[in-house]
Amino acid sequence: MSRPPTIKDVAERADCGIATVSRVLNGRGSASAQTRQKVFAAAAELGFEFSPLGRSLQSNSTRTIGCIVPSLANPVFAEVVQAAQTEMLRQDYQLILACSDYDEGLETKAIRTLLSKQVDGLIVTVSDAQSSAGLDLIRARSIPCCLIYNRPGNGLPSWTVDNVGAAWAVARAFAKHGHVHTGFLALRFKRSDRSRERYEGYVAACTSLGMSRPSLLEIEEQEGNLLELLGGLLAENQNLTGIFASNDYLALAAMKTARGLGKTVPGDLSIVGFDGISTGLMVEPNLATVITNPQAIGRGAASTVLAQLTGAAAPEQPDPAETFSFRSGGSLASPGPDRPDDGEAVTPPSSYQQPRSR
Amino acid sequence: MSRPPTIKDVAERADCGIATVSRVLNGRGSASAQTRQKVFAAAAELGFEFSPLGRSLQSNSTRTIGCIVPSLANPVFAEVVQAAQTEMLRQDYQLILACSDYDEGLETKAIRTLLSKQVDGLIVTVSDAQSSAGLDLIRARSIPCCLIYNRPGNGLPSWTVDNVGAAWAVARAFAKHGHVHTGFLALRFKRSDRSRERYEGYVAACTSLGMSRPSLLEIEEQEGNLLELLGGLLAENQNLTGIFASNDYLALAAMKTARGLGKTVPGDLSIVGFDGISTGLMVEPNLATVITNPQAIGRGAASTVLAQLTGAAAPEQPDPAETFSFRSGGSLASPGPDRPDDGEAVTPPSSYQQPRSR
DNA sequence: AGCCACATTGGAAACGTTTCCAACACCTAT
DNA sequence: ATAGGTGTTGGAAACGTTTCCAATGTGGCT
Repeated sequence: MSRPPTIKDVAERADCGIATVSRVLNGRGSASAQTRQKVFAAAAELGFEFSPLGRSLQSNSTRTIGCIVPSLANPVFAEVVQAAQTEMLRQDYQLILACSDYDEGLETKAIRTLLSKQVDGLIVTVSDAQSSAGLDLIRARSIPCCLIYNRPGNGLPSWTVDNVGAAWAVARAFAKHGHVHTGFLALRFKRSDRSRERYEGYVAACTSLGMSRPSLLEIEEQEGNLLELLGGLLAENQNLTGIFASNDYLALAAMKTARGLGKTVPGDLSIVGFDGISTGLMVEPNLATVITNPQAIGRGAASTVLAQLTGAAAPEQPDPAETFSFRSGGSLASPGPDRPDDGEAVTPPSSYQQPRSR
Repeated sequence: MSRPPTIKDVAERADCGIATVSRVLNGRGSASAQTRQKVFAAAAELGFEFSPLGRSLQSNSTRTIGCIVPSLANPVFAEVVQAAQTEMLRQDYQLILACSDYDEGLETKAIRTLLSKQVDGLIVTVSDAQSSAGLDLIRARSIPCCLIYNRPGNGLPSWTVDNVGAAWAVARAFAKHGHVHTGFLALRFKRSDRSRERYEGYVAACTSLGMSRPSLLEIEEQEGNLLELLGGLLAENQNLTGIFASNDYLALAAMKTARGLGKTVPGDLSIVGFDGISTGLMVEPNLATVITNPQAIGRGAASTVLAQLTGAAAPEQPDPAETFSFRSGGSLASPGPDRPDDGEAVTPPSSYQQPRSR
């Protein structure tokens, strides 16, 4: 049970200096065929592997990327993280994960910790990209960093969804079906600039399309039962014929709640979600929603960071209009007597289609 | 933009040796009040922080735990990982994540990589805990490791659900409602010993409760459309009145598919899931399922590994019977004309209740 | 005065790498 | 034969820590 062999052991066994071993095994510098032979043999016999620690100390790089997301409970982030991890693995980098739980303090603390851990780069979602103590720290160290789901800004690139464009698409869909009074439903509105972007885009779109200004249905914090809170909100807003929820989970909850209040969906209330999680297709009626591609975002963000590290060309970001596609579904129809849409899916742009695997 | 200050810089500024700085800042060994004062001042002025790299090299510990799960697309694993990460953060450890994508080869490779990265411990789900090349590697290095969702074995502890017990509970529920011919629905059966345990427990329970031996409805690989594959399976098994799905997502898909075939749920077909994901409560009828507590499992596994590292007492695992609770729901009722259950939830044991936050 | 115990301190080794550089051997063109 | 090149090689420094150990200083005791 001896500790793993070091380069010194190999050198000894191959009867040469450690510098030579390093050169041979790393394939740089010169070495005679015979020496190479001996070194390889010795390394193989001992089962030698370089210690990343010694290496990191020397090279000042850890082959490690930090990743901070609000929560993995949101399947969108779970998919992003998995895709990023997969991409990084391909390039032999490791991913260190931290969750900020939508808390700006934790967020900053996590960034600080990861920075001190000497990560080579970061992939982060912050609650507000325009003013974030954590991002300031990152910029101060000028470490490769890519945002996800945040508005790009302050010199940091971001892979995200065109929230404003998507909100317009939703507004147009509501308008097409003749809705006038609709609402925007959000959870933790204050802590997510994504949500705010969607809301602002939606307000602009609605007013500009001749609908009334959408109400904001906001759930501050999820203390207690989400369904109850929703019930209260919906009851207070009986005049609305449509609701745009800032994510699919909320949308599903809203459908459930509406039914509980004796309303039919979409007859009494139309509902549109955001994200395109696959469960939206399991309910009756199908959930109309904005389909996004977390996998492409995760992969893209990872490549962007790695490119900065390796000097490769940064991957090109898709056209904003390709970052989402609207999926119609039975949950959206004209207000009034039930006349459900058939829920046929709009085909998303092929290059950006999401392979759903579970 | 000079590089971060090192202990040497602090020593110089405080006009003392680096050994002294190390002692003072780490609070071990003695130092005069005056020296302490100077060192603290110097460190503060420079904004000094220890480099974990140098430290690790010296101490042979990285304060890093590897975590390998099949996929984050499964919300159960996403929650487990998040809970583990949170617990580790509390003790100032980092989590390195890898996904095996249900592939035993990738699984082993990931373990190998993490081991060479010098993680201090591992939290792993493998596809077969009884014969796993990766686990052998771990044991050979005798590194702290805790399994999740695997049967404990070969000396490795595991936090998991009592799959067999849960399967019995499901069988009893079906039996109580008078079902005789039921099936077990699984995806990637071969690659998950969890699924197999549930199936075996279910078979044993059914036969022992006087029901017929359940059919195995298996989806090998999800090439193509899950709903279509399911449609085929359900069509081939028209005689069944109930289906126990090995996870909630499958259960929801089965509900959807059944409706597509013109069957009512639960009238023509009762369905029970596994996991207790919150979306199960958003559909109509509510999904009957086995509720589990991924958060407790993640937290527990993390504590178990950390305890081995710090020498603390390992946290006690809950009684197997407390690792799950059966939740009745509208998707399960007596076969025949629709007479839906009201779907009232069974209260899980209080100490093991899951706070759902999203 | 002499001695010992004890607190404080810093030099140096060790952890496992990479890389600079000097040393050396060998070969070839003058 | 000699100078100059080329290809191999290993010693040593550097990366940032911790910790052993020896050296120094201080005080109290007989």
